[in-house]
Amino acid sequence: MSKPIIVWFRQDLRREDNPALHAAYEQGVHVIPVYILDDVNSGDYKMGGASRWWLHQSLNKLNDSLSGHLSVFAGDAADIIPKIAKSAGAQAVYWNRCYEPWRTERDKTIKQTLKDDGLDVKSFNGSLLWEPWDTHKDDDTPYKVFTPFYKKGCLANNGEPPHPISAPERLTYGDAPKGAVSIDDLGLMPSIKWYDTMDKEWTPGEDGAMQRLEDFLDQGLRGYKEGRNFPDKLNVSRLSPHLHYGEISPRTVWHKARQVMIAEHAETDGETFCSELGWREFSNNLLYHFPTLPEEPLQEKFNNFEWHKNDEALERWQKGMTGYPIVDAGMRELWATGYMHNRVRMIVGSFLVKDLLLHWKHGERWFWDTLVDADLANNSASWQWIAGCGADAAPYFRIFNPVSQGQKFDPEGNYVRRWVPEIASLPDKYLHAPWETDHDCDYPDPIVDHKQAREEALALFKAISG
DNA sequence: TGAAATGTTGGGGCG
DNA sequence: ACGCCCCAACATTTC
Repeated sequence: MSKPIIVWFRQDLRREDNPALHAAYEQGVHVIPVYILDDVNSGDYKMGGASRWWLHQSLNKLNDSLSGHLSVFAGDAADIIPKIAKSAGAQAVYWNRCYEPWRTERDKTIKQTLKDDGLDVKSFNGSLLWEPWDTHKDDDTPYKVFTPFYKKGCLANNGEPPHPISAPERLTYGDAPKGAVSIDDLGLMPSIKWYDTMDKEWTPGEDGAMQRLEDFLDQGLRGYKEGRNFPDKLNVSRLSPHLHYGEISPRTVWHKARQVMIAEHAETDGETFCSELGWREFSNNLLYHFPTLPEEPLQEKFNNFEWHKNDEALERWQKGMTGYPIVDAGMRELWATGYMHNRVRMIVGSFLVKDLLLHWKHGERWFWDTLVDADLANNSASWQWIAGCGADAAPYFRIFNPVSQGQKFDPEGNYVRRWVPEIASLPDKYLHAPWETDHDCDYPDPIVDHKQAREEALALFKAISG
């Protein structure tokens, strides 16, 4: 019998459109599916609490779909992979690429070690529509502005992304390598039971991801362009955690969305939705070409910016106790569900960096720990974007007004009333500015005066914008 | 993928 | 009828 192939699962926890798994299957040999929780190499970017909760569910689903043959390990992948490859007598190790700097560095080492050991190593594109090295300007430098990146760099130069490939029909499995642990042993589930709401809100895993996509295309694609801005509407896909863990591939999302778009003559909505996948590509591109993106402002002039230090204000922001209903609603949605509507992410982000003048890293850190869709590329690129120090960033003077944003995008107050119940009985008129009424609510006074905070921010940001 | 300040226009009330 | 004022509505500029 010929030697088995190890398929190393990472952020591609699915069978459909999984190039590494498919390639191993096509070799017609035994497959050994492996997952490694690597908290050794990930530095400051070890998965946060919410991400771990999600991963626990997702690994169980993947293990089920592999008939219980997923072998799980914890530790330094650079030690574990060569060791199990040897003990299993494997001929090859296949995986789908990840793009976080700590991973690319680690994987490079592993690839070399395996090759030195005489193994075949192949990596594939399972997570992006186009590879970061295939999109660059005519002068070979990476794009830093979204629109030309997407239109020219991606669509015009590379064309439509490839169609998804099917799941392997019948896999045969090699023996589990020694030293594997159970998924429970990874200790991914929180010790305090805080995840009741999350359980109700989400269905991690490949089936849940596909169902979510179909529900969205059915109920949310029509009207997406406008409706996606309203946090109480069903016009957002909520696919981000599924995409992050690779429970569904972006190629599948892209092509299914386009099918529906064409069938229903929803061109504008479909294109807008696909361009959101484009933003995901853009973030990954930035992270790949600028590996310090999570740490350092992309625009150097921000190195001199004097962010405030205020632990109490940070805590009030984190807990959703700023006294601005739309901000607090978002922060509480995040805490309860591991997710926040994108429009509201922009509002709370602007509030942290421009109203409170706190460093965007505080926002990045908090989101990293609390989001189920925490993704290094998206999270870093987006925080730099809202802070104004990133690529194609919001100009320094773009400061969201939390009252008018609330009135504009949550006019009926359904979203705020759901997450900030203590002011639910206020009339619509005062819901986004409760300090303007005498009604007695057990709700904090505004942490800052927005008008005043705005002027202070304008002065500070202007000073470095030279 | 803002918002506020400032400028312009035009209808209507009024003497 | 006419000029004047007010102000909403819209446009432009500024941060």
